[in-house]
Amino acid sequence: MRLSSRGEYGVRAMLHLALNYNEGYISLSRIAAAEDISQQYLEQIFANLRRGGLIRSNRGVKGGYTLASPPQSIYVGDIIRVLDGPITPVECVSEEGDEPDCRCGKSDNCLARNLWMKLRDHINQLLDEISLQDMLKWKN
Amino acid sequence: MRLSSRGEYGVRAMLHLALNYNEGYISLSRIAAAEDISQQYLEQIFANLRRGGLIRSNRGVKGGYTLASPPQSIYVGDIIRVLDGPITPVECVSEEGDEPDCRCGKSDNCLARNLWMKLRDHINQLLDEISLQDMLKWKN
DNA sequence: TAATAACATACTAATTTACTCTGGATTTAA
DNA sequence: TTAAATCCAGAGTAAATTAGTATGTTATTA
Repeated sequence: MRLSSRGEYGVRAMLHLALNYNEGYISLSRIAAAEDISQQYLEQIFANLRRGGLIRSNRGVKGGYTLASPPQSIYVGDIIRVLDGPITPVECVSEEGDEPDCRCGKSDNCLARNLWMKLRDHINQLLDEISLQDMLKWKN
Repeated sequence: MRLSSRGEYGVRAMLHLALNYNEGYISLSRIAAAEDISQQYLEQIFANLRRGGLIRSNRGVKGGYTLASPPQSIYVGDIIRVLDGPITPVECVSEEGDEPDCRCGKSDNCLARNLWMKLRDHINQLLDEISLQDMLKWKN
């Protein structure tokens, strides 16, 4: 049940953008240095975040990245799903739709499947109710 | 945020033991066949479950495995922790104790860390309140 | 003593992860 | 107009993890 480093780094970087939301565009090199993350790796992560519509970019000198919407309307769940795909404990309950491809065969009446769905929903619910703004408020 | 196949298989196998709790010792070959899991792989999983005190075994003909305690007192969290170790989204908040070894450096006042702890606790709370007995009741 | 079944451990192939490497495109400012 | 800064794109890769196999031993029962 571990998060990928992409997800972890992505949340940290987005938090950095939220923290500096009023400063406009922030260069990736600054973020990478501040968060101690490989710059090239972070570039890949930001490419995904941008394609996912969570951040905006400007090229060239004075360019950089900024949040696509204010911190109060970006949720952790959005970030992780963009970077890692659906948040689910097992492939079998990955989609909200009901056409499972379980390795257990018995797609109907699979007791374990009920558990995985509960767990999936439980995790997503939490991550979808915590915004970047909420996290900023945790600051001491 | 995926569960390992060990965790998935382990829960399914334990559920199988719960379903047949009154029959006494069940052979691993029976479980492997019923659940369509590699028998040798399942042996490794059962070794861990046994060392973790969740199941009991008998050797020889008529031998097999049975739950170490009744289905109502074995929780999914126990099973997964025995098989996969601490349930945590990032290594940094793996222990309940407060000596973090974060890759982010700033172990104090790390906003992301607060999130990971919340997520860790949220997941563990759910998995620690669902027993095998609870899952049996989901049967239709 | 033969069959059955748990127990133990080493090995391995495939996949995934977490990056690095290389080069190009765009913008700003001197 | 040129140099520097910056984003952008995609291929490659080493290490770790995962999901198993393979082989053999020990214990129990009929």
